[in-house]
Amino acid sequence: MKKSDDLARARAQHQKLGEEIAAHDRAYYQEDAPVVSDADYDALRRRYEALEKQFPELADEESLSRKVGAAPAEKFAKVAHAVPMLSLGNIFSDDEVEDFVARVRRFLGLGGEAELAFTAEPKIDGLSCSLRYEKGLLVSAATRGDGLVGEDVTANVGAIDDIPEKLSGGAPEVIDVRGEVYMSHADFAALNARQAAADKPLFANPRNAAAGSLRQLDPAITAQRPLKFFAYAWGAAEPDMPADSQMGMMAVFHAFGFKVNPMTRVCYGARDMLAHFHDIESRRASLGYDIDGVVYKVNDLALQRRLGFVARAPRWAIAHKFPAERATSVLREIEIQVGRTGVLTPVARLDPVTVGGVVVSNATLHNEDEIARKDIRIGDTVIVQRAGDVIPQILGVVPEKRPDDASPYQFPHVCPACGSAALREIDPKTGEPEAARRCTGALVCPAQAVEKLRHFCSRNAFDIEGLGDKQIAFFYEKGLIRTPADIFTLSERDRQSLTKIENFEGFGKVSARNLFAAIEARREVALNRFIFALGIRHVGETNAIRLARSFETFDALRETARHAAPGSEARQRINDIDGIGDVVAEAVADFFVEPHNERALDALLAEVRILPMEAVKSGGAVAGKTVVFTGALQKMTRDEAKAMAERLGAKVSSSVSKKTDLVIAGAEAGSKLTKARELGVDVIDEDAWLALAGAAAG
DNA sequence: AACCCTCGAGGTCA
DNA sequence: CTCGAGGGTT
Repeated sequence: MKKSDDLARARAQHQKLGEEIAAHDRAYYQEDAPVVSDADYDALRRRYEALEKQFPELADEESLSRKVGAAPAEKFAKVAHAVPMLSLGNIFSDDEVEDFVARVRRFLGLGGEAELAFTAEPKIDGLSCSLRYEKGLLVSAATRGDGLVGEDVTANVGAIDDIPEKLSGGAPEVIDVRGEVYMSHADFAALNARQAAADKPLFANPRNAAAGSLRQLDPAITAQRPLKFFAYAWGAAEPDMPADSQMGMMAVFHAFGFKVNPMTRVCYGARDMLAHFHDIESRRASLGYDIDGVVYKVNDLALQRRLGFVARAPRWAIAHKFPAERATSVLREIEIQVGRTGVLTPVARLDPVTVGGVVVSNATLHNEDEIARKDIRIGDTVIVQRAGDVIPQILGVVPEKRPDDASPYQFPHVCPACGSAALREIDPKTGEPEAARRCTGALVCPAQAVEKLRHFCSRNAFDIEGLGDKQIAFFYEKGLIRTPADIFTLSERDRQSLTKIENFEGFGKVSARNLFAAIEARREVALNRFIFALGIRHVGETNAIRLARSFETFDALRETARHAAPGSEARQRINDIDGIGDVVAEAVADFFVEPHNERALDALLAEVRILPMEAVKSGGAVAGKTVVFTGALQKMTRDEAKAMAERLGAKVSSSVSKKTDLVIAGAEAGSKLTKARELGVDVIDEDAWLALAGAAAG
């Protein structure tokens, strides 16, 4: 009752604010005659957005922010995958195929005699996509995204002939069919011819054309792009899939009405797999579409389940990649870039050369030793390939083409950006110098400062739209933004200044206002993002979450860290966090002790508000839980049980404590079971665990 | 050995 | 966004 009253009131207010904002927008954009100050306008917008945050249903109802000015509507809706879409491990040589087979056999405890079947199929070079069917009808389609959450492209796949709207023949109630969206060579050539005729830019290769076509906001454009699809995998299926082998699944997909790749075969052992690999490789050029290797999968689905996953890749499948295409080019220059942490990274500037379908003109050289190891000199002719068909890489030089006057490259010992000494720290454990040479001018180096700011604004940190690389460099150079806190005072200073940002070249009233709005929208930030944004060495996203979870508030972290001298109790407190060791703890302590950082932090904290940590993305009922296995397990080995739990996002511990969420007790469980009961921790048996894990895994 | 961090290139859509 | 290398930590 009360709640619906609140909502009604909020809705009325929401609408009123929306109209008011729209009126101001009209006055501003169309009539160029604002009737309120920027600050008042921003305040209106903030109230509007706060309402939507409090009552999310308001944001879903039409009218609203999408139309008015800055609120950056997300391009595609997000879809969480019921079962994560994982990637595959890669191998590049024949030997590694044997290693893979041996690894699988060992994990399954198979003796030398037992037969083990794999499937081998071409690895299509397109983009993977998950299609959800309910009662046989296509209900949604999503790109892979980060594997957990993808983009909703349902409207766009409708036009792909290979993707049926309706499954034929006995489909399960619910099923995610997964496969590859790709574009054939012929269609790619025709599309580029049309692009050229229309004076539009050409696509670099079929993969990019397919990706660009699928990710169109306007499905009508996608419909004009001839995309194709091969099915090869599945996510959730309810009830279970009507097959017990990978090859059987391919037949099922075919019966559903999908195309499956005709070169898929069952192979027995490494030799058989390699023969098929080389067969596919020899036919690569005549297939009519791009492939970049062969995927091997354990054929038996029950064995797949037992093998489970390591990190984000299944243990039962692997991609055997073709050797990357190579080319030669001339290295004209070695440029030294200075990163956020002061690392000097050499980058090769090359005469542009086409490799694997794109034009390459830059390649990283990684570090000083790498250059010396390969004896790369300016003026050398070098061999370039794209690692994994993506990253340009210099394999080595062609010595006979070296100019007579080429001398070994002298890696600079001073920072090119600020002139400070650039040193290689000595690893205290090995006594060896680090690979990286670092600029020592942390507080004076403009390159480091710009990179730090960039990191601060980046997507997983403060996520400030409109402050991209170029803008940051620009504002830094103008002296308008030198520290993170400056970002949040920019609007106010601009108002009082005579030289307005809106008058700068490349800016206008609209872009200046959008920028200020984007900054305002980020005055509140989750604790983990805040910690990550600080750019402390060794503290990336994961360690930021660990710190946030452990300390819960920024004050608590800061108080501990600033007293965390080596050997102190405070240092130990940080060190005790799971996943954080001496080096990370030291880096954290060092950061907070540094007076310059203290001042920068105080200034920043005066501008922003830190919210509790964000919810972590999860993948099921046991995600994020700490579980303990005890006793003798009957249906799986300890390794398998552990792998299964971990792939579901659980943390497996060896001893029971207050922090344990769940104990899985096998036969003859002893002291751990007793302890679990004492502490009141939930205890289940092996079958219950399998049911739970099965439900979570789909 | 598995994971994390940092850095890098190139392309595409808003 | 995608991909990967290299080096480091746990």
